Amino acid sequence: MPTPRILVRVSLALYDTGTRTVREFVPLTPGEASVYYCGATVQGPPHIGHLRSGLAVDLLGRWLEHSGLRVTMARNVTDIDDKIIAVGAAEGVPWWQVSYRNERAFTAAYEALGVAPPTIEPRATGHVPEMIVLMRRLVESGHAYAAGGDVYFSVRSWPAYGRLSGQQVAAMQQGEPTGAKRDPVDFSLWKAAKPGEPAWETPWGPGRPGWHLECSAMSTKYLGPAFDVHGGGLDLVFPHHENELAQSTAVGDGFAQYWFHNGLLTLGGEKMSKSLGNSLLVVQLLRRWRPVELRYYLTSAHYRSTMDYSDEALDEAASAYRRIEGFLGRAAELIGEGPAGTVPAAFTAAMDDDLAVPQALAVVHGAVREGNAALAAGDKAVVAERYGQLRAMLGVLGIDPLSPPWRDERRVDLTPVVDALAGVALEQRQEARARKDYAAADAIRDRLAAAGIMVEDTPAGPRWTLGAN
RNA sequence: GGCGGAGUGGCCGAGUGGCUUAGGCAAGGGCCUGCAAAGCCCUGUACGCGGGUUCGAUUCCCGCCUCCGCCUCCA
Repeated sequence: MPTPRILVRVSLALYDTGTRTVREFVPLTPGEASVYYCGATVQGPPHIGHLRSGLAVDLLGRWLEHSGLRVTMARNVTDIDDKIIAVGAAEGVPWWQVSYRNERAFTAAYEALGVAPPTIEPRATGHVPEMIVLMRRLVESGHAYAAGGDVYFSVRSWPAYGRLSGQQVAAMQQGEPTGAKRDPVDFSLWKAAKPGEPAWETPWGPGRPGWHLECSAMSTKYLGPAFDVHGGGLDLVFPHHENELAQSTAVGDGFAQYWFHNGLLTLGGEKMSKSLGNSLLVVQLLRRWRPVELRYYLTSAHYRSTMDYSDEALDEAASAYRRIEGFLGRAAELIGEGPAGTVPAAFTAAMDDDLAVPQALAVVHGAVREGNAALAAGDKAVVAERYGQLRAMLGVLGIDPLSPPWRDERRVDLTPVVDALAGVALEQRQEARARKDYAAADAIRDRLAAAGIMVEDTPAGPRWTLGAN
């Protein structure tokens, strides 16, 4: 008896760079989704642009899962390239120390911002055999050639080249013809090792993988010859993704059905990148803002928009997020910490429309406003309803303050301890207020505030919260 | 030069041929409070410039200006 399959209707419309249109997402296998995302080339620690990109794919994965699909996500690590070798040489350490150190930094940053771990995170250096197979198929089919220890893809042998990026082969002959390349537009699949450089053996001689080849080899190894979504930053469309597409389709693989590209993060109007020297590292910002605030900020703009970073904008985002948290905290005090409910239809409609987070957040803030009004009116039923909806929506967006990893941000929960201590002071303050000794009452409040305990008076009596930052 | 994207109110940031033209932050006024804080209510009338199409354009078309990304490694 075959297992009955539960058919899931996905109503997501997704922008596809391949067709430059928003189109209905129809997975190759009903009920499942396969996503490959170009992760880090671990030549340095992650800056917030890297994380914005990681968060965009994380959001896609979360929404697909919320829609009922079983998602397989592969995110690669490029752990060998020219710069990695150069950094190692400059520091006098082996290249692999540089790779692994930065890989750990990326992992820590992803984890800090609540990016769900991928199903598989393959490293380039672990997949040389697969690359050799792919190169052999390309050489045998006449789309690649070995020359001087390098292996090149013959761009002119593949008429569809340029389809993804809109580049025309005739218009891009600008590079210097280097080395053994037959045509300046050809790109390398494999690079011959120079003396002293790391090398893996191949039928064409010792060397190391080219960047484009590894992604073709790894994506199809884990997701199959054809898979649903291939993601990455907009700066990867050409040449990286164009080259991947050429390599894989030239050997007959169906490859990616949708190309998902996130907009870049800029600083002062210029793209954030290590080579421009304007990188803001994740660890730097986390000294000043909580991880969930940074996540909220980086997610709040639409994933395809260019986003210009500023401290002020991050501050504003943090304020907005605290407003959401404030309601959830007050609501939980009134009705208890109930479970998440279901997301409102307007939220679903927004997310289904190419992951329109800005509109989705408008729904979130609407629920907060209504929830606050219900709180003021003492309408428990509405409070509970909005509370449940909010936790569901925030859960999808990965920013529910009452769910892991955020609720565990304070390693040890000292809430009961602080509550007891603050309670003593607050009793004295209430007594002072009762005898209208406001100077004494305010002095107690000020001292608590100085210790980071913010006191507010409510109809139900005083309550305290820990001050921000 | 080729390909692609963007210019929205004090700021961030969506979106649309007219309908109450998001949402947040900040600001002002009000309610609440002993005072605050938080919250709620109200206020702002914006779409780079010049034409055109239209009854009507921020939204469509043309031109221009400015900015950004890719074409070399880059999320």
